[in-house]
Amino acid sequence: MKDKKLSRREREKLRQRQEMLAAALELFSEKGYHNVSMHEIAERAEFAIGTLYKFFKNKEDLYKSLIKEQADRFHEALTKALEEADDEREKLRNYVKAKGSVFIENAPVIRLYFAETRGASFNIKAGLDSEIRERYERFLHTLALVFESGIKRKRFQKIAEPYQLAVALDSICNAFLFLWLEDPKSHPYPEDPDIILNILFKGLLND
Amino acid sequence: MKDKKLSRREREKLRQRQEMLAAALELFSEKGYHNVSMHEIAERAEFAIGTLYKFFKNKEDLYKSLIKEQADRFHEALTKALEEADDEREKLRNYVKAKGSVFIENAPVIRLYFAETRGASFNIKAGLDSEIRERYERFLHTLALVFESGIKRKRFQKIAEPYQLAVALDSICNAFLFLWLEDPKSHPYPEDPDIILNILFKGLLND
Amino acid sequence: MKDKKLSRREREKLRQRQEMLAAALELFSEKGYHNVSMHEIAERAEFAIGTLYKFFKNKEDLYKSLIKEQADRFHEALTKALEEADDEREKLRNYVKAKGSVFIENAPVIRLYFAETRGASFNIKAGLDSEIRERYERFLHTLALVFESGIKRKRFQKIAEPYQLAVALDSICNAFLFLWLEDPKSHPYPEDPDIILNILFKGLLND
Amino acid sequence: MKDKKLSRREREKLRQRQEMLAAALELFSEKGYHNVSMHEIAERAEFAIGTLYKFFKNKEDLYKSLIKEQADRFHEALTKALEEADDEREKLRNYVKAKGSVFIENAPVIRLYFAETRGASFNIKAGLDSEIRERYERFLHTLALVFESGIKRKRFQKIAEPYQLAVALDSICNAFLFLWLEDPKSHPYPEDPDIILNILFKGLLND
DNA sequence: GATGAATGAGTTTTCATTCAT
DNA sequence: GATGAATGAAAACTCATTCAT
Repeated sequence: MKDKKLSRREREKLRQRQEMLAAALELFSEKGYHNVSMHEIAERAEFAIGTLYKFFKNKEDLYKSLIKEQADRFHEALTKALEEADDEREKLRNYVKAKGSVFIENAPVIRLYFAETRGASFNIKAGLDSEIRERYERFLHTLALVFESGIKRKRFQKIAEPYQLAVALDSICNAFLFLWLEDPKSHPYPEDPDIILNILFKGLLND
Repeated sequence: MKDKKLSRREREKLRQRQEMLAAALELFSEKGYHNVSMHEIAERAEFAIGTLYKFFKNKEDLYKSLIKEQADRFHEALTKALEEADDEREKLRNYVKAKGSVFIENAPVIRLYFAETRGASFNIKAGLDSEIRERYERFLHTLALVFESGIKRKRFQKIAEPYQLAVALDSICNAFLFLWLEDPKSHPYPEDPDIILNILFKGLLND
Repeated sequence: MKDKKLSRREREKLRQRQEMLAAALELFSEKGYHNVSMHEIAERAEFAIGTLYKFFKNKEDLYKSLIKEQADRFHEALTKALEEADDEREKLRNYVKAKGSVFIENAPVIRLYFAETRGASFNIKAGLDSEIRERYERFLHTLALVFESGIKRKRFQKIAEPYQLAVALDSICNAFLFLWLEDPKSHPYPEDPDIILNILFKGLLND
Repeated sequence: MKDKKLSRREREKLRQRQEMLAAALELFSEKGYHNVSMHEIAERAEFAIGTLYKFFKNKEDLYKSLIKEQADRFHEALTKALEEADDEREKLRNYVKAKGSVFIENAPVIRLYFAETRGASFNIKAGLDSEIRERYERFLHTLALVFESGIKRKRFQKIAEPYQLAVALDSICNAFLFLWLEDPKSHPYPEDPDIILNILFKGLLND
């Protein structure tokens, strides 16, 4: 509702901000935080350097804003995926599919995102990540609730703690996405979510 | 064999090199590649800056050497773990245990290692990682062979491609190690490797 | 006369100008020329930056106008003090009193004023001060005339050239004002002008 | 003694430092702190900018060192002048002469020095001056002791507090030096110190 | 006429790397 | 062979000024 009430001026500002963030995203994913200069970002975005500093108080602020915005979008999409089914198994299927499509659509950000959630955020002094990490943590707990509910309702066996299962599933998805990222042709992200889920669902052991 | 033939001079050189790498490792893990200067490394290692450049042609070379050396140690230990049993399940147990102990003993490097294998190596221009990645890839194939053999020998069900299973197992271990890294107390890495392996071994589904 | 003929428009303009100068004065005395930005001045004066530039063609012009205006007020008050008595000694008493009260009432400007008349006007490129200095020089000559007249009328001994005496008296007043500026409590500016004048009037030597 | 024990390396360093300070002094006195860039100083001193930063941790540090060094030299010379006579009047004569010669020999610094002791040190954030001011204050007290002793020994009349007399004498000297600074030809600093001292010594009044 | 968004030259500072001693 | 002083390119950031609305 209120989003519509933006004045032309405000809409213009928002558009500029998006252009700056887009340019920064491109450059950061290409070269990494420390190998991109503010001048480069300004140039790519086709703004003067001073204008960049009108929108973001410094380089770190720009980076933070970028990461936070993307993380928000991802978590929103994934959380929504978990809500769009009643059946726990279906929720997980939705999640695996959503994770794939969201990430594949946003390939350039993935590396940045991983650098901040898991992996080493050496890009930036410190403390930046805490907010992102926390958000990620919260999502893992939401995912764990699906496993917990499935176990309570006797649909799943309790082969591990729900949180551990959430971590396991998420990390497997990430791993597949990395394979895809590095070589999309020989390692496509599975269309059928069950290919991933079966790693958890079907026991490996023949007994 | 030939390793033993090092002259005193050569042994001394090697020792110096190790000291430099150790100092660099400490600093890089504390502050990240871009927040560490060559001067700092030289000072911590108690060598002159010029001497550092006698051993490594530039900062990137130093970093690469460091990461490569550590990655070698890790992969050696993990590969050895896979060889120290005949039974496939036992191999995997060894692997999960070895991964845990090696990483936990080398906590400071883990972040750097992850940044380079999985995750985003933005630290360095580009191309650095290719060698490390390749080495990692090779290891995953070795791990995959264990699954393949287990499947061929009908000990494991083929719930996914062996390579995918390798990726899945490794990523779950990584995920558990991250949890431990962030909060060792509430997320200890399981003593019993079956806790991790069961996620693959026991199917989740009740049917 | 012609001052009264200002149209409402003109009076309004003058008021705005005064507000801008007042804001600038506050900021310059607080932080010094180079540590104050035009934006800051505009903000404090509650005008848009563009409006500021309608009134003053650049930062230096604003500063010059400010200093000139204040210097005018000071010199006017001091010149008037010299005129308000017939007796030379009384003139000097008036001057010492006026200098004290004018400066103390305008404490914030004093430092700026000193920086420009005596002391180092490093604030601004160069040449700014010439006008101010000249005005100050003119005043010193006016003050020297009082000494000259006193000497001619045999009221004063000619212990030095009139101009030198003027310089001496003025510098002693300044010195006392500095003492007061730095620590008003332990160094009050003397109520009784003779305390300062006696330094010239009574010879120090016992003979 | 120990000054002689400087190694060639140390002497070389000291010489470089002096060259840098000399270049900085020239530029600061020509254009003022804020109108001089570190690049300019480096260029004038014929060093690379990085070398400048090896000697001074930042621009402010360079400025402080410069001012402090000069202030030290001045105060040393003036204090020594006060010690080189037993008779109070002779001490003051020495002081007036020393002040003249020291300042005239160091004309370029005078403005900077005044800016920091009396006058408006807006050049630098804050706190810089406190040290210089304190040193100046100490000197004034030393000068006041001469007046005090002269008064106690009945050589001087107590026409004002000793500290006030010190302030007065110093400010008169400063004023004469300013006249000289602005126009050396028409306002030479008096060869004969009594010309200045008589302003205090001989009473102005004919009675 | 007033506004304030946009500009970009210019500033301080860091640090990888070289090379004379 | 080791040293560390010297280098200078390049980075982040500021702010006086302009000009389209």
